[in-house]
Amino acid sequence: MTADTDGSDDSSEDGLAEAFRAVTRRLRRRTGEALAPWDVTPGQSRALGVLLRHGPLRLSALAEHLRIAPRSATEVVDDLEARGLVRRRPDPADRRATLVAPTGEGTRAGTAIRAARRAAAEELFGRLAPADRDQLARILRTLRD
Amino acid sequence: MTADTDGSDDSSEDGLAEAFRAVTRRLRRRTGEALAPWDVTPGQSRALGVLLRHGPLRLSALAEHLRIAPRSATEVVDDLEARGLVRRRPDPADRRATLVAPTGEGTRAGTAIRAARRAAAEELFGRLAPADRDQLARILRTLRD
DNA sequence: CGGATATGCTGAGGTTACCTCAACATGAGG
DNA sequence: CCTCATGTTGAGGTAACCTCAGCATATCCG
Repeated sequence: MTADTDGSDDSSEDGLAEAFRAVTRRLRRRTGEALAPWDVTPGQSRALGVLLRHGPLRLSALAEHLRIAPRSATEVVDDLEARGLVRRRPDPADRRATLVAPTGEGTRAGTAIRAARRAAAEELFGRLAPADRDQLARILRTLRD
Repeated sequence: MTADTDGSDDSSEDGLAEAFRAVTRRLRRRTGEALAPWDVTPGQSRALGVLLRHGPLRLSALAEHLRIAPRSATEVVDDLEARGLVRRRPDPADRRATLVAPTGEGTRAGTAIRAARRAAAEELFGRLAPADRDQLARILRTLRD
């Protein structure tokens, strides 16, 4: 369970970058809490998200989306499969390959997780005036290129 | 060395939160590159930063600032000491305790790292119009509370 | 004063989320 | 068919954390 001791805070002097990091931390924390009920690691939820978006994928393709090594995707999928959230099946088009697809429960969980994540974000960004939200969105777009 | 294969990108649909994460990723990447010449891990550079700001600290105090377990601070300090960037000395006020202080080279490295970090941030945020920088700073302050 | 209890550091060993490398099965081209 | 490329996984490694126990020292209190 959450083992945060809520200690003293540091930094807070540099300006934009630090403020940025601080808000990110806050966002991650809220998101983590929101995800807690499903007891999936961030990595697992990312994988599930990719699968929901793209449908069945080969392990290697999934790895590429997640930007991790294929070998590591094997592990993530092992875990998800153990939790009954995805299923492996042979790729009919290539007998070396394995397709990974969310199960019914996986789809349900993934959708719920997406909603929770969205709600967490909303909880944070909701405190902004609409005009500020627009400003922020525009500025972030610029920074992202 | 950096083993980034620069693959395909995902997400990019949710809005503020995703944009935020994307920019954070960019910032972290740039910062990482900027720190590369010193070959210190992010954790080490954070520790060094704390020590520069606060002067000599007990291991436990350092751990608290870094929000890690005291035992883990021992390791970070071990590494920094091996690199000659900090030195341990007994705390005259309490013979159980150890004070950790940056060496001359540690101070030099820490300062340079801080500058590099700042430059990396500047490189990213510099593309914003001054007015937008102000807006962003204000909005981030709101979000951070 | 002297024993009980608290505090500061670290050795030993565990966990998580990654990694590489090599093995094995299958696919594809000359 | 033989060679070479590709997809997955076993074996084993690493980095950055963790907890728990042990030891030295400090502090409290009867």
